[in-house]
Amino acid sequence: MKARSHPQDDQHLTEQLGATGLRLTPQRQQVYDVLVHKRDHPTAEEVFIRAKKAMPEISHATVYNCLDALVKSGLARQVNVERGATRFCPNMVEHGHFHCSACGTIYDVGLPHELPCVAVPRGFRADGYDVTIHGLCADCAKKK
Amino acid sequence: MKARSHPQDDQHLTEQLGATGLRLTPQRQQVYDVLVHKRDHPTAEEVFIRAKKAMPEISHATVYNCLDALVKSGLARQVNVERGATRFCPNMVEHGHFHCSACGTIYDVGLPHELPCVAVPRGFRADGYDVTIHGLCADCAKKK
DNA sequence: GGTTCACTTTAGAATTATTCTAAATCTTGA
DNA sequence: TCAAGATTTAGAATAATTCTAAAGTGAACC
Repeated sequence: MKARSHPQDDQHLTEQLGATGLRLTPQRQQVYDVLVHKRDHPTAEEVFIRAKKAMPEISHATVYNCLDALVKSGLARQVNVERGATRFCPNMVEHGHFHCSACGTIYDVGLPHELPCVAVPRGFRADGYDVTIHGLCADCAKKK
Repeated sequence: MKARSHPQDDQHLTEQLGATGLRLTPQRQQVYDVLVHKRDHPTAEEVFIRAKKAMPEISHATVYNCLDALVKSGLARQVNVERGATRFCPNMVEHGHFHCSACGTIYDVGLPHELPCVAVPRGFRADGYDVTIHGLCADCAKKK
């Protein structure tokens, strides 16, 4: 089975990027494929390494550019849970992140459907939110 | 009015640090004073610059060490809202953060008292959580 | 009241993460 | 076909953080 995405996925990418005034390029496709293929919240560096396997000429700056393009067009989320490299996540369904402070793994966790609305100050405009839970994953909790 | 903290504050710091097996040192006190004095979620670099005014010999590594010590002992929170430098916050009352994507300012926002509990996978142990809202602050929303 | 030991701090080097730059390439529409 | 704008590239530059080894500090113990 090839890692290439299906035509309808391409179309989705094209549409989402297009709505932001961006094009679908082979590099952006590739970076997206990497994210979707292994959903382990890789850093930009990790995406770079993985993307290089299929596209050896891709550059560092391009990976950052592609990731930014995907995030801007709503095809991926940027995840900042701790100091150090930012991570990326192609799961656009509403969810939060659980960060294991022992092994560093990040897990997607569901959020209750009816989140209580947080009162933002008057005049502020909220576009989205992130929820991160810190703790120990099952494996690490057991080892303690 | 001097920026020195009051005796009972010192005691609080001593206790909290002590409970984590750490000492209250002049540097940790100073870094804490910086955080409390201007609650604008400074980066480690900004804390370094401010701390240097009162304590010119303080080093970069010490500021990171002190910030880590404060975070570990529950005297400050580490705030990661975007790519780039981590920020710090001495407000330990439960609250979330509003990040203005235009000017970058971070505001503390209250959270509803009864947060719906998020179901973490079986065996996971949650220690705490962060909520970040992204959007535009009142000033930036107006300018648009 | 001196010694020891663990904890801290320091300067600066090293490493890691991200952004910038300028030139080359590609796409699209006139 | 051409021009304009978008994109990619390599590599340099910058920013953020961590590491290292040596020196300083202070409480506890003899």
